[in-house]
Amino acid sequence: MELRDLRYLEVLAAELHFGRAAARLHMTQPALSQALARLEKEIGCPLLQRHPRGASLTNAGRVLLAETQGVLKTMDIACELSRRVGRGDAGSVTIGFVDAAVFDILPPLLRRFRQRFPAVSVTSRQLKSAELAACVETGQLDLAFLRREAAIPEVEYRTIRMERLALAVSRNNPLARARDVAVKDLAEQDFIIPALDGAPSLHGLSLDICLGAGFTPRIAAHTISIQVLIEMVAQEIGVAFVVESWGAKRNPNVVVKELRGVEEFLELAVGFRPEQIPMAAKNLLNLALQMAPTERLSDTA
Amino acid sequence: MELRDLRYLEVLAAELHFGRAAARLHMTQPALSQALARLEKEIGCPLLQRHPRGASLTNAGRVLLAETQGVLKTMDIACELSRRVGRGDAGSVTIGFVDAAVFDILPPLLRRFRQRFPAVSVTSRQLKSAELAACVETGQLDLAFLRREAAIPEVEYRTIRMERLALAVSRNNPLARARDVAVKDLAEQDFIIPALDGAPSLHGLSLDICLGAGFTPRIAAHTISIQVLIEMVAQEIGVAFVVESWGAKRNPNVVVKELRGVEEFLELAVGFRPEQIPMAAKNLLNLALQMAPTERLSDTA
DNA sequence: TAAAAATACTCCATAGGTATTTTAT
DNA sequence: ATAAAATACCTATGGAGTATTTTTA
Repeated sequence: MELRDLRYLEVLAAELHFGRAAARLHMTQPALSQALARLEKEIGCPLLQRHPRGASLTNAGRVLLAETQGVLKTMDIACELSRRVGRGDAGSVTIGFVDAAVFDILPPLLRRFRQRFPAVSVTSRQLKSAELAACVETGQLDLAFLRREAAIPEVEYRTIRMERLALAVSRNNPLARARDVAVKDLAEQDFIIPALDGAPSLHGLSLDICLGAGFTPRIAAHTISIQVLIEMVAQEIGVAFVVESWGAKRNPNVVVKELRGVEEFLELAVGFRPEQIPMAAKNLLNLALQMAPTERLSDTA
Repeated sequence: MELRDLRYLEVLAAELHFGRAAARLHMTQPALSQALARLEKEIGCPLLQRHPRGASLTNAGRVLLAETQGVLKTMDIACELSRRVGRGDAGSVTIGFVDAAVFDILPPLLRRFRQRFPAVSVTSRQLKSAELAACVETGQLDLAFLRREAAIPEVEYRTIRMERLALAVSRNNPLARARDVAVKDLAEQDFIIPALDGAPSLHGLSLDICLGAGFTPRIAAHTISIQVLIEMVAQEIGVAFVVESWGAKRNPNVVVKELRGVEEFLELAVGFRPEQIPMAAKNLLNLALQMAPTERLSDTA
């Protein structure tokens, strides 16, 4: 039995008249008579009683209709929902991000995405870049906002922004009162540096800046998370290089100072599998690129 | 979208391989590829990701399957149930009967019917013959066990049994001690006679028997229901003609005596609309006729 | 006689088959 | 080179159309 037969039967049950039902179904009366005869042959008993004027449901017809109540609507809704998921207008996206993205790109991006695609739910996780890349590769994440580190052939990257580095110091540190800071003035400072296995990009860049200024930084501590790093700065354990955008989300005891003459940048990128990316994720990706702003991802990717 | 497409998609989702899925569907791989392509065109987006080895569901495909979960099973069950209703193996029958049938034909009939057709529910009402015939005519009742009185052209009757009349007397009445009773000995008795508008058959027959024996019965009371009539006999208000089968269901204060030489019978019939009768009702009818026993109703009626 | 459904027949759209090509590993 | 799916092309089933008949009130 096919849904077509059920549609015919529903209209017939409503009209109780082959001619009118056929008209409502945009077909001819003989075609409908034949279709119902086919269905009755398949079921093995009459579904309608034919009277000289009109028809009435048999018990078998009544039961068939009652038991399939809602099937046609379910199918319509399912098709429409599937269609919307295909367009990226419904469904869900799973994304991941590095800690530095939490207070920068992510909040406005998710706010705008929610406005444009209110029926799409976004699940997000915070991880390290290496883990993010692995999750994108395995399909656990649709998108990841991360540092471009180890290259994975399956995963494609787009630059979201190039983040200038700044210096985080305690408000009690004399440097906090300076207008800006030159790297060479930091030779005598203690540094808090991200762990190599936690944030290799910032780790390497921090060292590079110091070495480029002609000194080897005295490392007071390594940390895994930027939240811990900031807290250590607040506790006056040392100073630390952070991305400029951290200035906005200030810890009351931490001051972020501009670094004069520093040309190193930390890249924030978005990673995804171009062959696998669902439409909803693609929509989020395009929104991110549009806000970046860089190039948009084509619809055929 | 038709159920066929959904069947294809379900098997494809299970196999994640066009060739194997096609084999399970008893069709060729190209036919299945085309069928899915048709469906994807209708939905407007891919439902499966094709990989060099096998395939995987897209979000749209996953959603479509999830939302239509159970539809195929619902349809199968509905068809099968409708089929069974058509055969009379499921569904319901609504019957009616006169009071005299309650303690006679009905209990064994319903017991046997329940044994043979356990999935059919029987709804029954007790009414007067005239009301029963009207309900059968309007379709409110599928069958009625009644006295054949006013003929309704739409309603067909079959005789269930010819019931011999007997005499119900109080156990204190001298007649209660006789072996049997001749009608002519009843001239001096008070009679309880069913009301003309309640049970016209028994009313008329009761009078006929007395008149045939040469006397006009002294009528102590008219009653509507046989239960009330029996109670009146128990209270020694008078004697009454009842159907013989009442002897079995005895009131401790009432004795049912055989009537010598009485050739009048009260017919119990079953009425139905031959053009409208559902299969389940036909099965009940045939069981009743078989137990009667009289002729069986043909399957084509 | 008229209204409604069934029947007879014709046609064509399309689902599915066979053979082959394309694609990616 | 191989496995898998897509593509090209063909065929035939059967769903729907037109014309007509049957039925019954």
